[in-house]
Amino acid sequence: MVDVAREAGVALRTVSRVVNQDSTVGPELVQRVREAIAALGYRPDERARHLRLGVTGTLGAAVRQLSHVNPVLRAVERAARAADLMVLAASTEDDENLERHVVESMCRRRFDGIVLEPIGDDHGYLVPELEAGLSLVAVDRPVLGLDVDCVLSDNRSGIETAYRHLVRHGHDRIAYIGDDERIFTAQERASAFRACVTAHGGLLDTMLHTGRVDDGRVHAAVRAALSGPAPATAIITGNAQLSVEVLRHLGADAVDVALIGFDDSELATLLRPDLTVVAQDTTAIGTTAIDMLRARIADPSTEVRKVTVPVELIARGSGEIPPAS
Amino acid sequence: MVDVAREAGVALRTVSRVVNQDSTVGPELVQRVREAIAALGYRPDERARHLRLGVTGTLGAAVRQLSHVNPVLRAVERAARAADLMVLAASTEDDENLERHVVESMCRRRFDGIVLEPIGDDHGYLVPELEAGLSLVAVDRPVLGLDVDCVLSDNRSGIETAYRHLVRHGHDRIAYIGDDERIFTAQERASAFRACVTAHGGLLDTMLHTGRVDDGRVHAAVRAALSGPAPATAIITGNAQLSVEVLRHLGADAVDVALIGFDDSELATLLRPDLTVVAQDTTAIGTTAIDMLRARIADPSTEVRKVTVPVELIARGSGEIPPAS
DNA sequence: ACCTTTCGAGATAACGTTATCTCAGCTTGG
DNA sequence: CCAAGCTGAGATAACGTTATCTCGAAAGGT
Repeated sequence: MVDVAREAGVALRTVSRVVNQDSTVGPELVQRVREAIAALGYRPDERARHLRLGVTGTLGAAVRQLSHVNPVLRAVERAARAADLMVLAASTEDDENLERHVVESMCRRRFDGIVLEPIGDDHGYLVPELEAGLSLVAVDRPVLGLDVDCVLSDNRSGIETAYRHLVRHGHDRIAYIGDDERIFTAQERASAFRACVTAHGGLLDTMLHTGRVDDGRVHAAVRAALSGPAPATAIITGNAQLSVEVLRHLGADAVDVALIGFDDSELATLLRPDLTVVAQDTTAIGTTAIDMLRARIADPSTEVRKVTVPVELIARGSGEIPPAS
Repeated sequence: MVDVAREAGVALRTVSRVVNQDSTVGPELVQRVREAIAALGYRPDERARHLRLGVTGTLGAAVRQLSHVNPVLRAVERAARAADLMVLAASTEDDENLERHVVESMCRRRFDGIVLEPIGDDHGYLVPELEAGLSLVAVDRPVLGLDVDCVLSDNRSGIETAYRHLVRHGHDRIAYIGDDERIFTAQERASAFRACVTAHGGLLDTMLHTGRVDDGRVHAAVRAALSGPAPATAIITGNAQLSVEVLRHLGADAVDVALIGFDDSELATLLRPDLTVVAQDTTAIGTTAIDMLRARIADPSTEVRKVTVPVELIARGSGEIPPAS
């Protein structure tokens, strides 16, 4: 920049003015500076700019796996772009230590705010950052033990809706195959399922199967649910990955067992019958997260909000299969 | 930092030494500085650090869609992490203007290097950046017109392998349904297919269908390929998305038509029969990209390399269906 | 006892920006 | 015709780090 100033024969400050489109520079000088910039191949350095300005115009997104389908992240990117903010994302790989490393890196880089899919239940490392003014919004899961903005899906009502839908189609013995209950969403969904069964006067017995997603476990769960004296006639799955696994193990039986999957996915319409799902409103989640983050950045004293976004049941066929006589 | 120094009663430089684990600080001072850091909630500012150091220890990844399945990105993140580099990723949404915006932002932030999935064919905006020392590696597609490091899959041999595989299983009339040939990989794959048909003495006729992925077009292509006096008995698809679409339109016929899909995917083993695919070695692509990028960062005069990574045919059933008698 | 080496720690000057203050040269109105 | 206001542009001081140089004191060798 100092070279550009020398080349153009102006003061350093004037180059800065030209670069920032300040109107108080005469057209002749603007021209000279422009030429000098082109001649010297000057490229502004945002590090220095951000350092001086205090803000970076950058949001961080720490998600479980960048390279997985994540429609919320897409909405986050779009909403941020609309607000002229750059989103830079990194994976936490479902690893608490990596999450901490990623988030702390973003803090040291002084990102203006962070969108986080929190992992595990100890987020103590966030406390000093929050005290120092970090703007953070949790997505999909809350930050346990900390009073932090968050945007969640209405997991409970998703399960309830699915359950009622199956009951309305004549099912009485409905099984649930879910993820490891140490995961917040899995816990919420399983607990909602328990409440449904109890309210409906049924027995949990062989109807509830949760745990780590693992080929053998899913297979065993499907078998257990469909066998015995009172086999299930319908299954609800706890997430998209489990829908896939359950379908894999159902095999040809898929046409006889009603199935509702949590989470919509591309393959839902590839199957026969198409998969009935409880779909999250990922666009709403993403845009809400950015709105909340921007509000907090603008005014750190904004009171903490916990937003729950409704889910929607999309009937496509698999959830409307009647119980085998 | 100056506050910490005052609090601890030491010089600024000494705080810096403690933060950077410099061994030339007495244990007593280290202790005092540590306490001051904790008391004041000091958090180092990487912007200033990077400004002073010149490097940022950060790589950018500009990919088409963060929120899509992208195993190459996963490998890139892992390889970078192993080298103690942080990867920050952003989507280009298949939009040339957005690509430019994202890449230029990363340049202004002085990322040490960028992994790019290039879009379109005018990358002139990169020239001044490269001249100014930008380290860049293109992945999946080359940067047309510019001599830049890149890592590509062996698209041609993937198609050839699939073609030969089908011939070996008795097929004679093999159709190809591919993506828009304005996309580099789609062009390469379609062109390889043309060469296969010609070499095999067949007619392209109703056998080659390329264009934008669109419901109607794919449907029409499938119909055209399977009808007429000499219908295809096997289909090769140009990418994972097309495999899905083609399967959707094949419907119940899927058991009668041999199918080989380009790109492996989760649902390949969900179908019956399981999908035979040409799988890219995404791990090799990602790690190679990072290796090349690191080499270029270390020595910008390294000569430009264009690496082609082999692909592998994974037979799972759908590609071994014999031609209908 | 004196010179040299080693070591711990401080002072100062960058890195590349922008905000603030200053000032010279105009215009403008009474 | 002059004071007051405006306007374009320069000088200087930050922003928060780290590299370099310097210096005093302690340790070691003759």
